[in-house]
Amino acid sequence: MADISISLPDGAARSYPAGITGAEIASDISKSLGKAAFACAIDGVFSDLSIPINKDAEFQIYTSKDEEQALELIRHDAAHIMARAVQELWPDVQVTIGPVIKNGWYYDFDRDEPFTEDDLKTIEKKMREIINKREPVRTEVWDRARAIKFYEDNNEPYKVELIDSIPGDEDLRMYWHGHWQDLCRGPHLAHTGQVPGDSFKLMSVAGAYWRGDSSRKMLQRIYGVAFRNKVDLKAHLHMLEEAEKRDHRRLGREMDLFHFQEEAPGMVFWHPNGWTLYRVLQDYMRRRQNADGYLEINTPMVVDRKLWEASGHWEKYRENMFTTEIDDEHANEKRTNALKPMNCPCHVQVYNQGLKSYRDLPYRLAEFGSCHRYEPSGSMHGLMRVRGFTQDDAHIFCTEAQIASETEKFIKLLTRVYQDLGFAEFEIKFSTRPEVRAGSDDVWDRAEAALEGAIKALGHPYTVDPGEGAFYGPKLDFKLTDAIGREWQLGTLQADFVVPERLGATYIGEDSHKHTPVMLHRATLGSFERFLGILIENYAGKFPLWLAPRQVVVAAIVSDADEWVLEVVSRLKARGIRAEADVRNEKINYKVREHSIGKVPVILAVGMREVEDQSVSMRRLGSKGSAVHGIDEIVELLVVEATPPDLRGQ
RNA sequence: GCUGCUGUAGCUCAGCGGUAGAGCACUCCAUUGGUAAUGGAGAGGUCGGGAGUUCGAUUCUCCCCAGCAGCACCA
Repeated sequence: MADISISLPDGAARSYPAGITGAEIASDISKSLGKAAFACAIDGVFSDLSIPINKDAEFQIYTSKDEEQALELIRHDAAHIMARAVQELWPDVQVTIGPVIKNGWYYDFDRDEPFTEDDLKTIEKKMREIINKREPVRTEVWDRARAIKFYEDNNEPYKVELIDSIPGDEDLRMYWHGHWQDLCRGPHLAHTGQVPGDSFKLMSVAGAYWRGDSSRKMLQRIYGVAFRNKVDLKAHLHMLEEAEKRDHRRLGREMDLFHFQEEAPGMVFWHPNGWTLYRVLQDYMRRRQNADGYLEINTPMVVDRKLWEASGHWEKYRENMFTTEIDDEHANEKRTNALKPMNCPCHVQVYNQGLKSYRDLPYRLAEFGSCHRYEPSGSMHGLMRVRGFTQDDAHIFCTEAQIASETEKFIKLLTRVYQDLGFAEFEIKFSTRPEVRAGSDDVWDRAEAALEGAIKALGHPYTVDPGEGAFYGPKLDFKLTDAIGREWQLGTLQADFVVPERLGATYIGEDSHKHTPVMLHRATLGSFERFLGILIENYAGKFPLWLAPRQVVVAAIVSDADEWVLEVVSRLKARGIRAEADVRNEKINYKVREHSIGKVPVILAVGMREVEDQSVSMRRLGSKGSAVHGIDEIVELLVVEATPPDLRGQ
């Protein structure tokens, strides 16, 4: 057989007979590399070590030191090993798909009996047995008919369906982990023992629809995490524990911010502390928006269905709306109302009062609008997804030519706001025209260009989501990630060519004729509820002073200091600081601990020494030490620090 | 909405076919203590709601409600 030339990453080239495998090359380079090799890249294509190489190629070997590739392989093989373990334990279970995901993998099974927590332990044990066997992984390309027959004979209908959906020109590849076989794109490890037996864990089991389709059967999905070593696994589990500690639902209880109860699912009961936080944020937003030329309004929460019919919501959004009927006693005014799920139709009503001139545009109407949406029961999640919420909503009525500048202006506002609130980084997603849409391609071209141009002008990175725009116009979404790694959409900007027309919004142009304005729906925080959830998690409850609902606790060390404590509190309050006195009959240790847990940023301890020289001893949340300051000095210092960022002379 | 799990004191949780228990929190008493829990005593529960099985149900069964994880949904 002819020799081929294999070039290695260090520039060296070696000559081998054609048909040599990656494994053989690795062993040839060194015995230890042969053992350590996980997989390889042939001309940059991630491949199995067992695949023969028939022509000159660039060649690279991956071992567990190559983090990205190693994790991909370990998790992928772990998925197969888990599927094998499950089928060895319960031969009737049907296998479906099992991809690698962040931190691990999942595999979906069809089994009548639910998997239990104990089953997960049993499966883990079986997986370790398979790993310890160090059985070789091998692969073959099969033709379609053979693969289909194989799976039909083995009663694996899901696999047959998968094969049917793979494009006809693609090779079908089979992998064996020992005797167990699965259809897979690969590549895989060289043998099962390369998955570290002490570095994976099965985390949970949950339902998942076959092919993500809610009209199809629900399968059982087992999630696992896997790493290159035990230390990384431990670190990951530790990280999950830490994330749980900053879960806003937990902090909400610990800091006494809000609660939920059965009688009003998905509706927040804000407590004094939580509502203080909410108001501080709202006041801040109001100032920012006023400064940016928005006009604040307020519109009805309960509105006749006629308006929703006109806006199109009744047809398209009915099942997500809370409706009310007038009772029999008032039958002569019987009508159906809906709690508003959005503010836009009401805002158009305000716009429509009186004639608007092109000189009035852009016309920016803002409302802290209280909305209700009947969200599916399973989708609710603390403050992040609720049924009753308040948006920092606004609608900008403008000409098509003004879209770009208004978009840019909005992104600047949003960036400023996010920065002030501690989010240096956020994601922008740009959604373009969907298949089914209103308006001409011409208008879409211009609108998309305006939105995309604005992001580009500001130099913020973004991703494009083709076809995900609303039927009435393209949109930008602004996203942040919560403590447990879930992504949430907060801000949004959507161009709308449809609703203004449907609801009869017009302006008189320079040509003295009527025109329909474009409407930009936009929200910065999205909903206060969701944003506060994210904010709580982002700060882990340790808010900067201006946001903290309880800013200062002045605590007496001995009761003879009570009078001075009360005096200090009233001086702070006089300057707008949210201060409280703690003159309970408790030791200072006890008070410090309690207020630290309550995440109060500043504790001022006061004993007889402080009474003598009219001072306080300040302790910051999270610090061990304390420092004594004169009363006037401390008041000035705290007043400055407690000033919201937009009111600071910068 | 779907699959699975959970629901016991304000919170975290134990328990069990014979009508309940711990720690913390709470109240009272003593203690005046210098930066993450002073000691003692006391009070507190229709065991998520309803129905059934049973002599007897917080415990077993069914239905409903809510929460949790994931899926689907998020115009």
